This record gives sequence, C-alpha cells and structure tokens, in this order.
Amino acid sequence: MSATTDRFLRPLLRRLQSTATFSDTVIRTFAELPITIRDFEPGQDILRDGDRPEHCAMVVEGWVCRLKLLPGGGRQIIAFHIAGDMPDLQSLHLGVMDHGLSAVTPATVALIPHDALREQTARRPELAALLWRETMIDAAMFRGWLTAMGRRTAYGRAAHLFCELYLRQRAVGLAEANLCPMPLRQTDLADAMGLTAVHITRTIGALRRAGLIDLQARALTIRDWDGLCRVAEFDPSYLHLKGVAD
Amino acid sequence: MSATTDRFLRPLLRRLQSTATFSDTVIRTFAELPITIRDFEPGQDILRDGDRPEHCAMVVEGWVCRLKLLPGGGRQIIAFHIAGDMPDLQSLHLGVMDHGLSAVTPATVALIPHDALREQTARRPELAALLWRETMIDAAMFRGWLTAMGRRTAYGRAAHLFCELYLRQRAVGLAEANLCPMPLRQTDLADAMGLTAVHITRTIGALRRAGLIDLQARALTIRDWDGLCRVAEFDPSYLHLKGVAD
DNA sequence: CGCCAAATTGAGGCATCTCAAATCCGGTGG
DNA sequence: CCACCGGATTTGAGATGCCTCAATTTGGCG
Repeated sequence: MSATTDRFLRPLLRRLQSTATFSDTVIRTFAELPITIRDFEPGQDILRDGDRPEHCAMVVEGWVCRLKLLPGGGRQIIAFHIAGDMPDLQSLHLGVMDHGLSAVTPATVALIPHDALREQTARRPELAALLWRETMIDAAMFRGWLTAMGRRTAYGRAAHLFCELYLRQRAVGLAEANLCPMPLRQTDLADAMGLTAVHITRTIGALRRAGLIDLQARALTIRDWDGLCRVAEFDPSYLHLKGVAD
Repeated sequence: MSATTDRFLRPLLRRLQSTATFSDTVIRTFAELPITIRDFEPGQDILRDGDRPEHCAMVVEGWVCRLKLLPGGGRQIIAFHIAGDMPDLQSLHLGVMDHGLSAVTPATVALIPHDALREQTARRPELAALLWRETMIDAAMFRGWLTAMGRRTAYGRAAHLFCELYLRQRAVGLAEANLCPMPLRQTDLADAMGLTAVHITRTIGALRRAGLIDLQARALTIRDWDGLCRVAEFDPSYLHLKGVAD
C-alpha cells in the first residue's frame, strides 16, 4: 500500500469504525480509490459556495469548517470537521455547493474523484449504505446545532459545542482524558454559535469561573464533565457514535 | 395499481421530480413497495425521540414536523414536511431517532418497511442514489435553517421561512401564484424560529405593515416577492430544486 | 524586544423575552 | 341562529441577554 493511501485510510477507518461496522471488502475498495492529497493554509478556501466540485474531500489532518456567507455580511459556520470526516460528501449527488469549505488550521485533505466514488458505490451496496449513513449523521449534527442555536442561551450553547467537540475527538483517538485540541479562535466560535466574539469571551469566562472548563494554548480541558453536560443539556445520541448505544 | 399505491406514489413522484431525474424502473420499484397508510390527528406523535422504527414515513397529505425537546422544557422544531417528503428517511440506517416526528395538521402518512426499502436500495443503485440525494437535501435544508437562526434577525428569519415554505409548496404543485397554505400556529412558528409566540406576532405584523405578506385564514399571501427575498437574504439554491439551476 | 493579531474589559443600546391582560375566532350546544 | 367557550392571537410594559463600539491587555512569533 502506498504511503498516500495509508495516510488517507488510517483516519477514514478510524472515523467510520467509531460509528459503524463494515466488511473488509469495503476497506479494500477504499484502498483502491485513486485519491490525491493537498495541503491548505489556515483560512484558505477549499471550496466556495456555488462551486461544482469533481471530487469529495476527506480530512487527513487539521481542522476545516463549512460556512455560509450572507449578502449582508453575515457569516455562519455550520460545521467543524476533523481527521476522518468527509465534509462535502453531498457534492457527490448535489451538483452545486450551497456553502463553502475552508481550512481552520493548517490542513491536509484527501481528494476522491466523484466518478470513482460513484462507480464503487453503484457496484457495492454496502459501501453506498455506509457513506449514506455518514450523510445521515451529518444531517443529525446539523439538527443538534440547530437546536442549540434556537433554544439554548450563549452559556449552554458554548457548553454544548465543547461537549460535542471533545466527544468527537475522543471517538477517533484525538483526545486524552478530559483534554483535547481546540484550535478555534473566538471569531470562529462566535460564527459557529451565532454570537459575537466579545460575547464569546464573556461566556467562556463564565464557564471557566464555574469550574467547568479551561481553555488555553489551543487546548480544552474538561474540569467537570457532568456539570458541563448539565449546563449544555447535552445528549450525545445525535452523534450516533457506537459507544453511545445506537 | 391499488388505490393505496396510487395515493402513495402520486405525491412521492411529484416531490422527487421537483429535484431529480430518474428512470421508470425506479418508479416501478416504488410501486411495488408493500406500504401501509395511517392517519394522524393534529399534535399527535408519529415517532418519538429514542424510538427504533421499523419503517420510513412519507407524507401523503397534511403537514408534519420534526422536533427536539430539551430536558429544561425547550422545544425546537427542526423541519416542516409536506406531501411527498420522507421525514424520517434517516431511520433506515440510523437505529435510534434523535428527534421526534408529529403531525401539525390532520395528516396522512405512508409507511414503508425498512427491510423492503433496504432490499430494493441494495439491489438498485439508482434508487439508493436517489434517496441518498434526498438525505443530502434534508441536510442542506438544516444548513439553511441553521444560518437563519444564527445570523438573521427575527424579521429576516420569518421572511426566510415564508420564502422557503412558499417555494417548496409551489415546487410540488401545492401553491397558487403568490398564495399557499400556511397551517402553522404562531407557537409552531416560534418553536421553528427559536423565538417567542409573542414576538412572532409582532414580527409578522411588521412584515404585513411593510407590504410584504399577508397571513390569515391559514394561508400565506405574498404581496412583494422580491422585497420578501431581499429582507430574507433568500437564496433558494439550498433547496436544490430543479428549476433553480443545479 | 517589539509587533500584530487575538483576547479582554467597559459602557451604553437594542432585540427579544417575560408576564399579564385584552381581544379575536372557530366550534359547540341550546 | 345566537350565545358561549377555550384556544389562539394581539397588545402593553418592564426586564435581560446579547450587541456595538472603543479602549486596553495579552500572547505568539520574527
């Protein structure tokens, strides 16, 4: 197996195995996909609203985000993605991007040509079902965020996001006990939560003073997981992770 | 073809044809699915958070909504669905419901057994791709709502929801020119937009006074479509309808 | 060591909420 | 056909969460 394929396969399988069960045949199919790998700078666009991409991306390393820009200047981050995620899987069957994709940190991304992926999913129902399931989880996470935006206060919303990002990283082996990377600037957090950077500062300060978390040096420390979950009204079932009964 | 099958097929095809192109073989496959039909009262639960359904639903008639309830009493409506929509397609591959499904109006729903649907999608890649695409659009609509919640004021958010609900109904032949059913109570609108029923009253009043819409007798009249779109910062591409270039 | 971006703090303003009262409306019984 | 009832909508007034703008501090990095 080539080094490129290995870099691609390792995070992908880690991610898929955190939510689903599948056969070695599927793994072999992944291994044969003609992928290429590209690096991006922080803030660099990977795909723009309106693009018609010819391949799907998978995050090999670093963080990327999906975002929608409004004519009036509004900026809404709709998802963060880490190693193993496929942030634009929908481009396989929806021609036009209805949002953008950019690197948050320095990021390495594997590109899978649409035609190869279409051919393989048409040939292998198990593969199609597995990736279809990923789309379903994508939608489930939007539901989680939507509920956070609509019915949680800034305080609970921030707690909720930290719960999610910690659990997702832990599920793919990127977190230690009560500690995980958190490379987001307060601007990013603000645009993800529909708040202002200023208010994010105050909100994080409140979470810290409540003894729930610490946030420094691009890392999140969970000081009181149960307390954080309570404040967040956090129910991890929307992540559809294997460990959490599905 | 049985009357039951006909009631099921007509709205489903209308919906699918509004966004995608597909073969007669797929239609025949749909026609052979062993569906059953059930009626629901307004407010009645169709599926609850935590359920493990054995079939997918398709709306034959009426409106249903999907919603998430928070332990603290919060209630967030995450989607409205009309005839032809499949509001719990994700239950095909995600075991547990992470949200509920209830009838908004008196509603008729067709139930498609999971095993039949799994068998047919495994056998027919075109069918799988078509429904997978529906899941992708589902996710796209959540992105649209998420952005509305995060970065639009109550005024723009309401305008946005009305734009969407009008276009979606028109796409499946349920709207006349500048007029469509709108059977939602202000409580429903409030829970969908993350606002209060009281504030919905004031917001709709403002839209009316601005000469953009009228809302009475469970019907929405569009008085100024361009103006409404401008206020909403509405870009219909997230609906991935055929008419709107995809 | 100094620079620039990011984070923090303060003060005043506005959008939306809460609570409470009044009115409207659709359906039902007389 | 009218009177009534309960749920839905509307209106008012005061409270609050988050925003805006502006100034200051911190921290990573050349």
